[in-house]
Formats: sequence, C-alpha cells, structure tokens
Amino acid sequence: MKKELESKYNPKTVEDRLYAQWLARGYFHAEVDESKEPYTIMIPPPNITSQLHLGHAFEATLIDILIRFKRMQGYNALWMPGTDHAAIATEVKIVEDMAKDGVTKSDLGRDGFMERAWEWYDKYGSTIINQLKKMGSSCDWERTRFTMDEGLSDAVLEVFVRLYEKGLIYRGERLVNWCTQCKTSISDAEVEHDEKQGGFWHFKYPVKDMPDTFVQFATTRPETMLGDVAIAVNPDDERYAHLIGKTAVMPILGREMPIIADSYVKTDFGTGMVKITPAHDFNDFEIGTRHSLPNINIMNDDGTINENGGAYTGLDRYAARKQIVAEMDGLGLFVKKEDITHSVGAHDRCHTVVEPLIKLQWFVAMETLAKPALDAYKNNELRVIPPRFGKVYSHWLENIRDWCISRQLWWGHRIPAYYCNCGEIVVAKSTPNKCPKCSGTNFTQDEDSLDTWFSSALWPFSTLGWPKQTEELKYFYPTNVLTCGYEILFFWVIRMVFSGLEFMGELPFKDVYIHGIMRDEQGRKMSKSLGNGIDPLEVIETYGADALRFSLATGNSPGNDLRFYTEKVEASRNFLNKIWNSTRFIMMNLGDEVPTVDITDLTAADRWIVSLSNRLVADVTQNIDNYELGMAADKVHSFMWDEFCDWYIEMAKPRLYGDDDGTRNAALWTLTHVLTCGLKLLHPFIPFITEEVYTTLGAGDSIMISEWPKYEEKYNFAAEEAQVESIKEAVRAIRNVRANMNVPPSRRAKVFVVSDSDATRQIFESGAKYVMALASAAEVIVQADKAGIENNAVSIVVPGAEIFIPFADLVDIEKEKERLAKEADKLTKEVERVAAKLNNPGFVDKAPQKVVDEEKEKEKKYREMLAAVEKQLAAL
RNA sequence: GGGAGCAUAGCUCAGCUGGGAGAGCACAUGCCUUACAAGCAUGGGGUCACAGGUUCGAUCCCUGUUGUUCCCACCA
Repeated sequence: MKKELESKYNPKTVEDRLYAQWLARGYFHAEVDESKEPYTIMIPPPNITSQLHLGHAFEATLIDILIRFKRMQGYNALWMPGTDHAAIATEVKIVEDMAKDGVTKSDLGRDGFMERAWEWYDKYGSTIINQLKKMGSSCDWERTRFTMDEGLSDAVLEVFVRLYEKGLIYRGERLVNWCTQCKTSISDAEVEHDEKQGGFWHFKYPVKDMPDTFVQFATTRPETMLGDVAIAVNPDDERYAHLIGKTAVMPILGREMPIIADSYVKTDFGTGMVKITPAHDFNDFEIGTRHSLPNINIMNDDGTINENGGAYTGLDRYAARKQIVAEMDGLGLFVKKEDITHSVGAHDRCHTVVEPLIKLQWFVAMETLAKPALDAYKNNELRVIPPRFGKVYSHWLENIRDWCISRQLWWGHRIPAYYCNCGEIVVAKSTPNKCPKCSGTNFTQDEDSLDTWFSSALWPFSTLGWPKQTEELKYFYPTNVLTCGYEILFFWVIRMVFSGLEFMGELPFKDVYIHGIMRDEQGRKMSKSLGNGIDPLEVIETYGADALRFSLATGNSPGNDLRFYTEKVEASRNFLNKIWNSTRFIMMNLGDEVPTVDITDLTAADRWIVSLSNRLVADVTQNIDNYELGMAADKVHSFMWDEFCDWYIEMAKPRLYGDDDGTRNAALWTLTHVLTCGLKLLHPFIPFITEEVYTTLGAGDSIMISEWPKYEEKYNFAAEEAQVESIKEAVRAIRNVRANMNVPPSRRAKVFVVSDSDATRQIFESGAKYVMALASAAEVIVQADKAGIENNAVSIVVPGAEIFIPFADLVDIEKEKERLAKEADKLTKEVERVAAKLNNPGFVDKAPQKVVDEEKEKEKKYREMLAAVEKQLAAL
C-alpha cells in the first residue's frame, strides 16, 4: 500500500495535530528517574507584560534544539517553563490599562489593585504559553511555574529571612535612583543613559567676611542648589588654598556652608570648584559622608520641591530650576549658561529622568555573595559561551555595589518586615505573634515589595520546590545550561549564580549560552515604539513554525545579533519542501516495506552517501554539543540538499526505474537509511515536518523519542567516497561541455570514458548509468584506449581518466576555443602557484608532510589537466 | 573616561586548532528532465577595512590606524 503525499508541504495540516499528539503521549514530561541521566534547562521566564516577540521565539528555538537533541540522546530532558511577574514593567502596564478605565491605584487600593493584576496575569500568562506551544517548544507544561506562585513566593521569603539573619540584608538611608513618575526606587541596572541637550549654568556664591570674593561653579541642575551644603576644591589647587576653611553663602536661602578640600575635585575641569549636594548626587553623597556633611533633601517623591526649598516649595523641579536661575540672575550671581549635550539617566521603563534621592531602602550586601560567584568563573567551573562575555561577567562582579531590593510597588513580593509600634523590626516569613521587645501584637508590614530579580535569581531551584528538599530538586539540580540574551547577564545570570552558590552550595548551571538580540531588516532593535516588532504567530501562520525555527537557527553564531528577513524564512520553507519531496520520491518507489540488505550489496554510490551521512552525524553531534547550532543546521542542510537530493537521488533513479539490475533494493535501503538519518539530525531544528515524514515513512512511532544516530565505523567508506567524487567531477565536466555546445537536454550523445586503469574503469562502469542520467548522455562507453573515437571529439580530463564526447558537428568551435583558453589560463596559474610553493625550501622543510604531499598531488593533477587542455586547444 | 564586539560577494552572514575563501538571497543564461518551478543545470561577482609585524606561508596570531555597534562609568 503506497501512501500518497501532496506535492507541497503544508504545515497547517501538520503542526497542531502533532503537537497535540506529543502532549497526549506525555513526551515532554520528565519524571525523576535515577536510571537515566537528567538534562535540565530552565526557561528564562518571559515577562507577563505582553505577548512574546521574535526574541522569545529565537530563544525558545535555541533551547528546544538543545532539549530535543539531548532527549534523543537518551537523557531525561526537562525543559521547565514559566513566566515572570516582572514587577515594575507589569505594574506600569497595568496602571496604563487602568487609566483607560479612568481608575488609579489609589482608587483600587492595594487589594483591589492586586486583584486586577492577577487578572492581567491570567490573560497574558496563558497567551505566552500558547505562543511557546505554537513554536513547537517541548516544555514540561505540568511543571509550569510563575515567580509569584505559592512555592516560589515561599522561596523568596525564605531567602529574605536567611539573608537578613546572616546580616546580608540591611535597611539603610542611601541615595537611590528615584523615578518621579513611577514613584519608586530603581536599581542601577534599570537606569539607561541617553545623550540629551541640556544647560550648564555657571553661578557664584559670595564668601562670608570676604567682600568681593566669590566661589564660582557650574551645574546642570540649578534646583539642587537648594540642597547645597558645601563648596569643594582640590587640596592641591593653589588658586583656592586661601579659601579652604572659609564659609560660602547660598544667597537664596542664606545657608552658610564650608569650603572644603577633596581630591575628587579636578583642578582642570571648569573653575575647579564644585558645589556639594549630598542628597541629590552620588558623588556628592560620598564626599558628604567623608566630610560628615548633612544631607538636605529638597525634593518630594513626585519631583516637586519640598519644605526645605523655601519660597520654591511645591514647585516642580523644572519650574524651580527656571526660577532659581532667574533669581540668581537678579542677584547678579548668575554668570552664564552653556548649551551642552550630556548623558542623563532615565528610567528604562517610562523614560522619566531619574532623580537621585535619599531614601530608606532595603539592600543586599554584595561583597560576600559576589566573591564565590567570581571565583566560580575564574576557576573555570562556569563556562561562558561565547567566552568574551565572561570578561563582562567578571568585570561586573569586581565592581559590584550593594543591591537595592526594595521597590515602592504593589505588584511583587511584599517585603517580610514587620514594624511594631515600639519601633522594633521583625523579619519573618509570616506576621509575628508578638514583639520580642515589647510583647506588643500590633504590627504593620513594610509597604514595599521586592525587586523583580530577587525572585528570578532563585529560579533554578525555587522552581524545583526549594526550600523543600524535593526529589526533583535533588535530581534535576544543578541544571545543565542557561540560555539567555546578553542584555540580562547582569540582571539575572549573576544573581542566579550567587544565589545558587549561597543556598544550594552549587552552581545553578555549568554553561551559560549567550545569544544576541533580534533586529529588523535595517538592524534596528525591535521595539514597541518603533512599531517594527514582528509577531511570531504571524510568521508561523504564513510559513509554519519549522520554517521560522530554521531561519532563526541558521546563519548566526553564539552571542551575535540576528536580523530578521522574510526572505530567509522563505528559503527555510523551501528547504522543508525539499525534504518533503525527497520523502515523496522515496515513498513513490518504495513497496510495503524497506528491503533489508547486506552491506556487501551496496554499490559505490550507496556507500558514498552512507559514508557521508555517517561522518555528518559525528560532525553535527559535536557542533550541537559545542552550541554551534547554526553550523550544525547548515551542515545538514547542505548535505540533504546538495549531496543527497542533487546527487544521490539522481544517481539512484536509473536503478529504480525500468528493469532491476540487482541493485534496486540496495538503492531503496540506502535512500531510506540516509533520509531517516538526516531527519533525525534535523528533528531538533524542525520538529514538525521531520516527525510527519518519519512516521509517514513508517520508520517508527515517533522521531521525537527515537534514538539520535551515532557514528558507526562499519559505514565508513573512504574509498567509495573518493570514487564517487571523481564521477561527480566527470559529470560536471560533461555538463559543462554540453552547455557550451548549446546542446538541448533532449539531444543525446555518446560519451567515451578512457582509462588505462582497470580500477578506474570499473568505477565508471558502475557509475555509467549515473553519468548518463546526470549529464543526459545517451550512452557511456568505458574503454582502455581511444579506439573508435573520432579525432575531433571534445576531451575532458578528470582524475584517472579522459572523457571524449565525439560530436564535433555540434560544437560551436569559437565558443569551445574560448572555454578551453580560459581553462588553460586558469590551470596555468594554478600550476605556477603550486610549483612556486613546492620550490620554496622553507615550505618543503617546515610545513607538515601531509600538506606537502597534498600540494605535490595537486601539482601533478593540474599539469596533467593542463597538458590535455592544451592538446585539445591545438587540435581545434 | 574604561571595556567588548564587528569590518569577508550587491544584501544578510558562516569560516573550528594559520596551508590560496563559502552559504542563503539577489543577479545572468538555459531548462515545465516522470520528487520538488517553493525546482534543475550553468555562470558572473571578493586586495577577506587600512598599515606594519611574526611565519616557509596570514582572512585567521600580534601592534597600530580608520569606521561602526554595544556595554559600563560619568564631567560637577
């Protein structure tokens, strides 16, 4: 019973059906099984801010390739899926969404807001999961986690309490990056710096008891003058030595401030004098601490001036800036304004200019945590791919600052700190019963929630049940590789590493595989604001998931950005169709079942392709193990298309059609064997079509759980590989001549192959049909001498033989002369080049013998070919 | 200011440990050859950014220059 296939592959009739089948059969689920070795990858949990974009599709493809590869290799492969609550990013979105309904956070209150946020999660959390499924991701959905689900929240509290008890979490007044829009502190990493046009205002303050003496300085933020507490100069600056210790006066507020010396101030920048505003500038804060200066905060949380601003109280920071400049000008103390471009910090979510403010916040002390994370890298326990990102990793850890973990948000894990009326702070996983100090029972929980990365830092073990010592945790931890984009190396990877080391005593993963980001055709980052984002589902709708996956997996290398081209997806689609049709061809010729054959039954052509596929297996396996996914995919692609389809199938045709010459079964077996092997190698990249074709062929129940091919010595046929390569060369040469002669394909010709070697003649004898089929020659006559060949036959020299096509009447003499002259020219150059190399004593003495031998053979070959061509040319 | 990447065909990119550069797309020519026109065959097109150095030999290693992208820090 022959099965019929359509002439074009249609992913729509295949993908959803197969995915449902895999799910139903439980292929994605990984149970603890001590008899098998686990292979674990945790998904970088996508933010539930919106649906997935191509970047996620890219990442999901890479992970799925690794997971499917390892699963086929016999590992107990677990891809743990999940999503991230993405505290601030999501809260911003929800607030925007609420604004459409005319509702604000304070309208809803904390509980009402949280309710609304969970609704948001229900909507987008499931959208994301559906998208991942559409991509063909083989995640263990039964284990889906969310950073705010019960278990993970418990892990967060546990970690907070433990770190607090260890003294690594503290509460302190620090200068933080404050977003006046979101009204929350943000971490250093969330601040993005952009070049902006701005003013640089120069002012002077009078010096007390020194008439006509002024200190002159400049600032980009005049409103912060309200918080000035000192003027600083460099201690070695002779110009101002006499002023050190004197007092300057901030005229608007009449505040007196010391003139101090600090080496932070550069003598050669500006006037060499700096105003010190510890409450609103990070450098000034440090100087203030060194000199025990007071911190005067002049700003409210919304960016307006507070009661310390005198007459400016209540004004917005920018309005105050304008008026202060005006007032100083009125006092004759404004010197000048320059227009400059300088970089300004802004919140990466809402792009509001960040204001440094003094706030009481929770911090994680990083020093003791960072060290083991750095050591792990330096001791090569942690492998970073590509290696250059390792330098970025270690540089960051070497310069790490304490991590501000409190956020003034509601969407997130609420900080487990409880304040008693007596002022005592209790940190515990749940509300304490009574105060250890005053025995009071009235507690208020801290209003703040935790930085979103606090929970994702625990992802590799919290998802497996920690702090409970579950079977899963013991079995699947540590994971094998962490795949993520380079943009979250700092945010996430580093924090997972130190968290894993601290709480599990073991690295969370051994390899970190970093990929680039997706860009559009022009190389721009894909973003909402540019409107150049592409929905993976749309691409899948048109081309299918496999085509998308293949185009994402090929043509790039680890760590590099990838541009998205529709043309590339089309090319991938075409490749899928090629696979489809090669299967179709085999199905059309195959009987009920694949014949069994002995290796000794295989012809040279069979052995050649089997041997190639065998080596391909070894190559591809190694490439994937080294995370060279693009290279692996390219190799299978060119093998399947250029060798298997373009050569082998064509060579096999004469043996399948017409009378069986005794090698038909060998051809059928080879076709099926090589195709199946190729399908397996391709399955991690293009799971749907390979599964469909594999089962249609009757090769097995499912390719997904079939065994990954292995290199087998019995399929290593080096001699046949060389033989067939020489036949291919002959075919190419014949085609070439025919093309130059303008012989239509329908016009048949005689081809003589002349060789004085019995072995070579045999190869061509057995290859005669292929040559005939491939070059559209009517008849191939293999003989030891030139008997019966006309004098004006076209001659082609290939290794070990000379080929004659004796139909001079068809030859366009001028065109043939031209071709031969060009050929001769080319060969002459080659001969000269190789000869020069071999005449170089340095080369012969120092180059490896193998290379020298190769060159010698080349020289011989080129000389032979050149002689033949010249002879031919002379004959014309 | 500190650090990293990139510069290869018209375009997008591969090129593992140094031995005369590849793919896809695009282009040109000829083909509906009984798996596939989403195809087949053939062909054109590259000073591997520039200048030095190491080497018998450099696209590859080293130094410098130019251009470009990114990350970190940030000028009061």
